[in-house]
Amino acid sequence: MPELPEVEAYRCLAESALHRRVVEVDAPDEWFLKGGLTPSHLGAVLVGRAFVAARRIGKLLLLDTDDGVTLGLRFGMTGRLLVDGTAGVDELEYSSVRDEPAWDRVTLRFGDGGDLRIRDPRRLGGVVLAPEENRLGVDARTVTLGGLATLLGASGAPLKARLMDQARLAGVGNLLADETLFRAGLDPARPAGGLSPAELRRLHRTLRATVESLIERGGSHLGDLQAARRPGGSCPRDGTPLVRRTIGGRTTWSCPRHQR
DNA sequence: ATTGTGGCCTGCCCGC
DNA sequence: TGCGGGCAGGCCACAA
Repeated sequence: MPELPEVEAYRCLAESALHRRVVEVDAPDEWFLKGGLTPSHLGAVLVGRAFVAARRIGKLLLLDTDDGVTLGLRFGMTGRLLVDGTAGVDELEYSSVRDEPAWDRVTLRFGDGGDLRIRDPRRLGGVVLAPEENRLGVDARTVTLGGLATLLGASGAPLKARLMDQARLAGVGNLLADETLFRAGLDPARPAGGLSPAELRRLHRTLRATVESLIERGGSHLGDLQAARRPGGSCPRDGTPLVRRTIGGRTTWSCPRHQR
């Protein structure tokens, strides 16, 4: 699903939509527009304008117009971004690669004949005007050791739940969390504030490396743990049968031997 | 404030 | 072969 690595790929793709005049807005699914936004308002804001920057905070894609307005794009679990018919990522775990126009929730057409589309079969994403960027925590790609220590704090919440708390650390979803903790050798259920200084450094180093690695591979579902995240799966590192639990409200797979 | 839970959305997969 | 139930998880509302 779109976590930080996918949305970063979408952001790169969105750069090819910069400096092109929007001539038409098609938003047939009003549910997909959030915060009271209507199709006519979206059209009034965007038609005649061009985007000048494509930014990303966590899983939120931000498109700034030459008018000073910012469009926020969320992709939920199954949303894809297409520019001129090219997708930002090849495939998406739990979604579909079918070419189904009915799944295009928002389409922006440019004066040169191309377009930018959000295709989301399950409608879990959304588009918002002027998103509250300060509601998101520090981006997981650039978080510092000190920043990580602060956001984990002295919390007794499960480590994994804290890492997925978008208001504290932006960009980490279920698959990225499982992969990072697998690589760091840390039990997802550990109290977030209970890490030793050495474990904290290891988590920070591993998080940063895992984010870069999955951006490079092209998706959060391309981690070392992914193939084993299923019933009967064994740890790729030591062969121990993986344990499946619900932590932070999400299905969690971990190795009971080397994740402590 | 913090933490946990349930519901929303719907394509897909499995078993009958 | 068709059908129904369960599953996936990002996000938000809500409760304790």
